[in-house]
This record gives sequence, structure tokens and C-alpha cells, in this order.
Amino acid sequence: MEKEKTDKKDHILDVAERIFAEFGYDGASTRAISGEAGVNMAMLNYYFGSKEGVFLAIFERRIALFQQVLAEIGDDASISPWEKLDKYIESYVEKVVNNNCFHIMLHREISKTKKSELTDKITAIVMKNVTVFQGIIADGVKSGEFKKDTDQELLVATVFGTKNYIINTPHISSVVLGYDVLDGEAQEDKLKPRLKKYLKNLLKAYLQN
Amino acid sequence: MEKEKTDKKDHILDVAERIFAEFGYDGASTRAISGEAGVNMAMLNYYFGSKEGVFLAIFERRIALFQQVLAEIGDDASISPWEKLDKYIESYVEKVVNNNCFHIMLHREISKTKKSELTDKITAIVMKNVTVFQGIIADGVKSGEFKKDTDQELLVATVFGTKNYIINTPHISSVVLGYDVLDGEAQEDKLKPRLKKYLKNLLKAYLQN
DNA sequence: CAAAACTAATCAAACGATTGATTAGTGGAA
DNA sequence: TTCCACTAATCAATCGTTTGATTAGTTTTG
Repeated sequence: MEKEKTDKKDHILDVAERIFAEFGYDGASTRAISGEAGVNMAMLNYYFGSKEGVFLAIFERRIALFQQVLAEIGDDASISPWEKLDKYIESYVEKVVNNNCFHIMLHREISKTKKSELTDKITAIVMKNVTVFQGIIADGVKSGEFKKDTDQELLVATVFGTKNYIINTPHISSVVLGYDVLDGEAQEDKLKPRLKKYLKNLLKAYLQN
Repeated sequence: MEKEKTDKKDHILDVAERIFAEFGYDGASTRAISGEAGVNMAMLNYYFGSKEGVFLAIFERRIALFQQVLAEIGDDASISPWEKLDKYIESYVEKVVNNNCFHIMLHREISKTKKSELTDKITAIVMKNVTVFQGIIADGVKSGEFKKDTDQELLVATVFGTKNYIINTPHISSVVLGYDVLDGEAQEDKLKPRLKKYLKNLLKAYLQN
């Protein structure tokens, strides 16, 4: 029973995540989510308290493990900055492409200029990943392995921004790249390896002495 | 009389643009827009037909001149690819930072994975700017001035993505950069020159033989 | 010129539809 | 019986839009 309940909850969150990515938070109605998930509407409130509760539950499900992995890479003292950078890119691209619906949803909400409790929460979550990446760059510069006169802060924008552009504007990037970036098979065969290789090369070109 | 009417319409669009950026298309109510603009609610429908009409009117006001300027840079046969790239970056950063509300609004809508008439329209508009940029890169590679073994398509994602990251996640980028990226003064003094310089350097590092 | 006819701009009020949320109650397992 | 998972029906609030009436300004007409 316990198992099945968790499965059901997970199923609802899966569907909700997709609907939120399709229509946005406000555009996604609780009826659409419950309907698509094949459950009674009242179950959303029963399980998650409210629509916002569903939204936050999606977050809690995704972030915990992900952040831990990235943080461990940043803290690993046994490998060089270049290797850290590679590992970070690998893990990051992998996770973001796999959970593209989640990241689309996340970034649409965070782009609201009006501050709210929700945007503050999301900002705090995203900042953690950014800080780890910044730390890797800063370490590399300090140890002399990366070039000195670079714009470390804007490099953050480039790495995360490039990824966002691919994922968050799928209608555009699919045309530019020549295949459907939301298609699971194309993601595995083409997008992931290509994006990883590209980001590593770009960082090397910009950071190498 | 004619003058004043246009001013009033423009005023409504100014306000609507900001509200859309703050709350998203679905999150922004016609009551909020008309209230903030100090006009009667019915005026939105009287002038623009519908809520979507307001949204599209914002687009038509912004894109025409902008696209023309970018296209002219791309078509200019008298300057080198490197100069074109510089000019494109200059114009692009300038416009996007100045009209940041518009671009936030635009990208939130385009990031909806569900295709609709609206997303198709926006996609077509954005693709024009992308195509011009791609043309500049392709020309430079063909003429041998840019390096050959590069990922031209993902470079597109980097340039537009870096800009988007700064503009569309202002709560994040303000923390990373150390000043409010939505503040007009900071934009002029710090953000614009810094972003222009950075993008040029990054492109140089990646494209130079 | 002045009265009448017409037009565009604006308003408060109300429309039906949809929203997120809640209720009261059902059925089955422990 | 008691508790938990679940449902159909319903709630008040808000949504985008439409309405009919009023104002102010312009044109036409006698």
C-alpha cells in the first residue's frame, strides 16, 4: 500500500511536471493535471495541499540528489580544476537534459521579475549550483591553471545560458540543430555528447593560458 | 488628437509589457494591466481586440526596426566577418538590455513546449535574428577568417543563451555580477560594456585560428 | 450662425466560463 | 468500528469579454 501510494504520487508529479512545462504555472490548471494523470481533482489537494504544493513537491523530488552530486565534485580535493570542470559539465548536462521538463518549468518561474516567496525559494536552489561552478573556476584561476584576465562571472552566464537556450527554447534550438531536442533518442545519441564536447572546448578556448 | 491617442495606446503597451514580464502572460490579468495603466478595462478590448491582441501589439511595436538593423549588418558586404560580429553584438546587447521587459516576456512564452499559434509566431520572429547571426559565422568560416572545426550551431546557443541568462534570470545574475541588472544606471555604466566586451572576447577565443 | 446628426472615446456593470479549493459522503481494509 | 483512500458535487473568487449608456468633439444641415 505504502509503495503504491508513493507510486501514485510520483505519477501525479510526473504528469504535473510536463503540464507545467507545456503551459506554465498559471496556464496549467489543476483540472488538466488531474485529468491527464487520471486521478480525481481533489487528490491534488489531498496529497499536496494546494497547486503550489504540487509545484514545490516537484522541486523537492528533483533537487536533493542533484545538488549533492554537484557539490561533491566541487569539494573533491583529489582532482585538478580541469577535471572538475569536465566532471561538472558531464553531470550537469546529463541531469538537465534528462529532466528537461523540470528545468523549463523552473526557469520560467525564476524569470518573473516580481519577487515572491516562490522566486526566492527557486533562486536559492539555483544559486547553490552556480556557487559550486564559480568555486571551481576561482580555484583554477588561483592555482594558475586557468587564464587570469577572464570574466569569471559572465562565464557562469555562458555555461548555464547555453544549456538553457537549448532546453528552454526547444522550438528554436530544434531548428538550429536539425533534430528534435525534446526527443529522448536524439538526446542520447546526438545532443548530450555534442553539448558536453562543445562546452568543454569552449571553456578550454576561453580559460587556457 | 491623433497624437494623444497614439500616446495613450503606447502607454498601455508600456505598462502591459512590464506586467507581462512580472507575472507571465497567464498570470497578468487584464484588470491588473488596465488598473496600472489608469484606463478602463474595456479600453484594452476596444483598442487591441483582446488580451492576446495586446500581447501581439507589444511585439509589433518592438520587432520591426530591430530586425531591420540586424539584417542590414548581416547584408553589409563592405565589412569583414569580424567587424560584422562586433557590430551585431553591439546592436544586439544594446537593444536587448534596453528592452529587457520585452525579452523576458518573449522568452517565457517561447519556452512553452506545447506548440500554439502564439509560440509559432514568436518562433518565426526570433528565428530571423538567429539566421542573420548564423549567416555571419558561416561566411567567416567559408572565407577562412574563422576557425574551421567549430560547432557553429551551438555557438548560436552560447551567444543568445548568455544574453538570456543575464536578462531572464535577473535575481540570479544580479547576485553573480554584484549589481542590479534591471537598474537602468547599472545597465549603462557596467552591464552593457562588460557584456559586449566579454562576448567579443569569447567569440575571438573560440573562433580565432 | 445655430441646431441637429454623427462619431470616437470612455465608463460602470454584468456576462458566462473557469479557476483553485472544500465539502460531505462512500467503500473497503484493519 | 475505526481509519484511510477516494469521489462527486459544490463553493466563492477571478478570469476575459461584452454590453448599453454617457461624454466630448466634429460635421452636416437648414
